[in-house]
This record gives sequence, C-alpha cells and structure tokens, in this order.
Amino acid sequence: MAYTVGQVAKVAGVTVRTLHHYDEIGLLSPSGRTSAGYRRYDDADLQRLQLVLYYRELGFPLEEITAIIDDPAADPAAHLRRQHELLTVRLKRLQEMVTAIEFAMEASKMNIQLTPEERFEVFGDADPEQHEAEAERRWGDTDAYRESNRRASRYGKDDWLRIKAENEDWGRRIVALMASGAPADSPEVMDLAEEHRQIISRWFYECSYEMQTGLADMYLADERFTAYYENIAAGLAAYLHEAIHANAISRA
Amino acid sequence: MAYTVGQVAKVAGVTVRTLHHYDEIGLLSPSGRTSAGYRRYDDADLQRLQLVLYYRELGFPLEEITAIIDDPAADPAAHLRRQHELLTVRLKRLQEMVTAIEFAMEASKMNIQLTPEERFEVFGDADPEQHEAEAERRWGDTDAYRESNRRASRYGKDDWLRIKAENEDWGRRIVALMASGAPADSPEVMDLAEEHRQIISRWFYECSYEMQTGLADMYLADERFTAYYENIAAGLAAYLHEAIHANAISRA
DNA sequence: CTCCTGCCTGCCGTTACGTGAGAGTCAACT
DNA sequence: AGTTGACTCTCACGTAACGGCAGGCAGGAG
Repeated sequence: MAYTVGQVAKVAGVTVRTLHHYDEIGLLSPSGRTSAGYRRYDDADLQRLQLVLYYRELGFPLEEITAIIDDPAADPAAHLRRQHELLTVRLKRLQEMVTAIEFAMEASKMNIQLTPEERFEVFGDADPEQHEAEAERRWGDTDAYRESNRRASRYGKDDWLRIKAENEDWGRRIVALMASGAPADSPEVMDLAEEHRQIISRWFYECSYEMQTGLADMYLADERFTAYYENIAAGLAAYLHEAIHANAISRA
Repeated sequence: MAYTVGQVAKVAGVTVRTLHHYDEIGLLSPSGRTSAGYRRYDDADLQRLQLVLYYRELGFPLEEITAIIDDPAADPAAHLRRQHELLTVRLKRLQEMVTAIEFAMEASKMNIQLTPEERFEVFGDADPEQHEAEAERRWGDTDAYRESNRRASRYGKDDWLRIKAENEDWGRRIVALMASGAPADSPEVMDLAEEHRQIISRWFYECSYEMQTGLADMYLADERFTAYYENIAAGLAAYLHEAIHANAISRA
C-alpha cells in the first residue's frame, strides 16, 4: 500500500509542508518516489510518522526524535514504556496546575493575598534557597502590594456587594447551627454545605462535589484558609470540612 | 517594591532575554526605568508576568496573550475560570493519550495489529467520512502490512519465548480453574488475576490496580481483545474481567 | 581606583514550520 | 486530443519565540 503526501497528511492530521520538512531533515523520508518525482509513503513510513508525532506531542525537538527512533539498540516495548512515563509526568504537572488554579480561584474569592512566590510556585522553580529570610527581605508584605493585589482581584461593585451579602447570610446560618449543637452531618448542616457549593458555582466556577471536598481539605491544610473560617467562629473550619464531606458522600 | 530584570527572571524562572523580548513586543514593559536606563519591575508587573506565563504554558501565542490580558472588558475571575476550563480540556486530552498508550502497550503485548486509523486516532483527527468503505479501500488488510507490523512489535527472541511460556502457563491454570467451576471471586482465581498484573508489570510496564481494571474493561469492550481471550477458552474474557475487578477491590 | 557582576542595546542564529511562486503531473470530462 | 482542476514538485523567503554573543556603561566591594 502506497500513499501520496496529501493522503498521508490528511490521515495523520499534519500539513504537506510538514512532511516535506521531515523529508528535508531526514526525519521521515518516503520509502520511494514515482517516476515523476512524487513521494510515495508505505505502511512502515506511516508507523514511523506515528512515532514521530507522538514524541513531538511530548515536546521533543525533531533532532532528538530522529535519534530516539533511529536508535537500533531500543526495542518497541521500551518506546512505549518511555512514552507512558513521560505522559504520566506531564499529566501530574497538569493536575498540579489545575489544583493551583482552583487554589487561586478560592483565594481570590476570599480575598486572600498570594505572595509572589506562590504565584510562581506552580511553575516548579521555587528556589528553596530564597524561600526564607531572603524572600522576606525581597518581597515583604508591603501595603502597596496588598493594595494592588486587592484591586486586581475585585469584582464589579454591585456584584461584589451581593456576593458579600449572600456569603454573610450563609455564614450566619451555619454559625447558628453550629452553636445550636447540630452535628455536622445532620441534614440542615449538609444543606448548608450544598449551598456553599452552589454559591461557588453561581458566582465563581462550576464546583463539583469532588472539587468541593478538595476545597474542604484545603480549608484545614492551609492555615490562611483555616484562619479565614476560624475568624468567623472557632471550630468552623473543621465543622464545615465535615459537613462538606458528609454531604458529598450522601449525594453520591 | 521594585525589582531588576535579573531578580524577576530568577523568581519567575525565565531568562533575562525573555523579559527583554517581552518588553520589545510590548507584552510586558516594566513600569519604569532608573536614571541609568535599567528596567524596574513592580508588583503589578509581576502579576502580569504570572498571567503571561500561565497562558504561555497553555500554548497561547504571545500576541494572543497580549490581547487576552489587555482586554479591558474582562474581569480577573473570568481569567481564572477560563484558565480552569483550558486546563481541564488539556488534562482530558492527556488522559486520553495515556489510555491510548496503555491500549497500544496491551495490543503490542498480545500481538494484535492496529489499523493506521487507530494509530492516529489519538491525535483527534479521525475523519468519520473515511471511516468506512473508503478506509477499507485505502488501508485494507494487506499481508505486507500485517507482516511489517508484527515484526515491528516483537521482542528479542529469548525474552519472547520466556514471556510466551510464562503466559501460556498462566493461561492453562486459569482455564483449569474456570473449568473446575471455581467462582471468579474465589481466592485462587483472584491470585491468578494478581499474577496477570505482575506478569504485565515485570515484562511490559508498571501496572497499577487501576490500570489493570481499565484493561479488564477493555477486554470486554474491544472485540479484538475479547476474541483473544475467547480464543483461549469460551467465557474467559468475562471470567478474567470479574476476577480482576474482585482482586482489585479486595486489595484496596 | 580597580574589579567583578549586572545591565544595556543591537544583531545574527535557530527551530519548525507557513506561505507563496513558478512549473510539471494526473485523472477526468468533454 | 484537449482542457480543466486538483495535486505535486522545488526553491526560497517569512515568522515566532527566544538563545547567545559583542561592545559598552553602572555600581557596590575591597
């Protein structure tokens, strides 16, 4: 079975120019040519192209791909294993970015300020050497920074006032329930956990039960979020944490 | 708080040259200069840089990033939501690639041949229009293709023989158990499910319980894998599927 | 006062193609 | 047989996002 550049390009989802380029640099030269000089690709060429595209998607430079594929000392299974490893690494990285974004969304919602390091932490270059006093000296908590940050994370006036009112109302009700001695997994408290989720969904971002339990964990794990809730009422962070988990389980 | 190029570069994990470049193209111009012409970045600049890097990581061209960030009609919360969406899309894509790789590893293990379309399917350009007779005509099941594929996916002779022997031994034992009427969730059969996992881990790739149950599902969902097991013994595919799930649950 | 480090502005190099230009090719339809 | 339209070929220059170097100030430490 032999294919023209156009056919190969179509099935592989690349342009003809790309195939020309791969031919030029010797990464993928068609196994033959017609008498008129047309490139003819066969099945083995397609297999090679598939490998090439896979490694390309993983971010390898073409030259390196050539080396990897042409390495005679490598067996195909090793290729697959390697790709699998690389993918899981990437996946993990992306998952970190997602949680970082969720963290940032939550922080912005509560108006908690992130330090410059935190902003860049997700990029995986936190230099531990400067994580201490150094950082304090360089980036310290200046008022100007706080102010600029607060402005940057704020809503339109009207929206903001409504969100705040809604939020405070919810806060009053859960504090009242906690004070009344209602257990965190009682129906009324779980309803408030559900409302918590819906407030977030309505005003900020689509919040699944899974995400909400993630947030609940964060409320206990990150002292700034703990402080936020403890500041409303002592024990609220843990109370809310339990209620959210109970609610998520009962709805599943 | 003001920072020099070098300081910004260090904390953000980019090069000085990159910052120069961003200044040149107007993507991120420092808010000021010293009398000597040194660039001075302030906290707002850092925030902008963080946004820039985030969108860059998501694969946006710099020009587009400029447009997105400078859009005055967008509020920060919308930015976060958008990033979150983009990330989850990417994440899904990567997860698909991971399962595709696992599929390919499993296929290579069983020496099942993938069609060219399947090879490229993961790249998300499966043209449904050519998925039928068209495809048959273009890529049909030629012997040459099968042969080249079989060769491409084979091991070193000795390894291969040992894998085969080990695998056949395992096959005989599970067929015997199934014939004896042992339920799929009995300890002995679950032990064989565990052995299945360990054979894969030893010879092919690190196979977690989660991955294994994924494979088990595939054995039922994909007719070629079903055929592979049904060919060994009628009912084996479903039997193994149940055993793997039972084993995974009991080990969790 | 010198030395070392950091910063400045050009400016050319690189990767992985995009985008025509100008010309030959192929299969189909008059 | 001629024409048409889609496809292909080979230059060859353009682009994005920087990397890297040259040649020349800036500024604090000793």
